[in-house]
Amino acid sequence: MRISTKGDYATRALQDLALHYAEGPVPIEAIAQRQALPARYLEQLLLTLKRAGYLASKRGVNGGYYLAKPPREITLGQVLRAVDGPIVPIFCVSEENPREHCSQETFCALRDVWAEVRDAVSAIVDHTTLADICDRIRAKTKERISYQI
Amino acid sequence: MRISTKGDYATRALQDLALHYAEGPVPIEAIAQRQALPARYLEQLLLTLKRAGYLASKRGVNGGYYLAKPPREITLGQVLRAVDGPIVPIFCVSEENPREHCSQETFCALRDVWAEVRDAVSAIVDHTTLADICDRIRAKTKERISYQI
DNA sequence: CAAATAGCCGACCGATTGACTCAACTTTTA
DNA sequence: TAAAAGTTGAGTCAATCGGTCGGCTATTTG
Repeated sequence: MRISTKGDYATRALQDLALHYAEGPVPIEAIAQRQALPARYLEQLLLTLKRAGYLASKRGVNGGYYLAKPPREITLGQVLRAVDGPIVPIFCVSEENPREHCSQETFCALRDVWAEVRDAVSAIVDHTTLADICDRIRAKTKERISYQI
Repeated sequence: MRISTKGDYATRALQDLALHYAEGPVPIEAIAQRQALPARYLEQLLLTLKRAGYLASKRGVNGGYYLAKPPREITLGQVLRAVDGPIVPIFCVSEENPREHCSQETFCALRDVWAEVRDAVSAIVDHTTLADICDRIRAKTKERISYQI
């Protein structure tokens, strides 16, 4: 049960873009620097996310990437699925076709457990938006500052 | 977020052994046949599970593997961890050391989400025992039979 | 218009790792 | 003593992952 680096990098990049929402386009290089990610690789991920409709971009000088929708309307689940495909712990419990069968089904109760796992994970990532992430970060930094006083 | 084939095979093998609990040792080949798993590969997994203390074995004619504890005392979580290591969606939220830090922590709220995911998955697999699995299968087959009447 | 900036595109690539096999050995029982 | 079955350690093989590169196109600014 691992989040791929794709999912990791993509969510981190979007977290970054959400924090800089409405500040105009942010170049890949800037995101890569702040989040310590390989720029050329990130390029691919952002392109995928653009094609999926979560990002928009502007070319040329002062260009870069920016969120195509407000942070409140983008969930982590959407991002993860865009770069990694459906959230499926095992082949016999696909998201699209939950009634798909596997040959062993009659004498297998594991399938139900994997389905529970899939639903639990989906529930979390599908209800967490980029705005939630921003809120949490702001709360954290505020807390940190008040401690320092 | 995938269950590896190791986890898949191991849990299926133990589901099988639980269904045949207290019937004496079951040879690898029998498990492999019933569950349609590669025998030589399964061999390795069962050995790991034995070393982890969940299985016992008997050599020679009429030998085989059997559960080292009653099905009620073995959880899916234990089996998964035995063959695949700790359930950790991403490096920065290890199970052993939940307070481990990552460099980006201050401006990252994703870590908390991945921790939620880890806990949700763990909760499911840690409270499901082999006995639960058996119960569910028995319920299913009973249901199936009553439908057929 | 030219030059610089920055996204777009597709190919490529090496290393890990995941899934699986094999040969040879030991133990046990019939 | 032969056959059955677990034990051990090594080896194979392909695919995927994580990442790079070259060169293109669009946009802006001087």
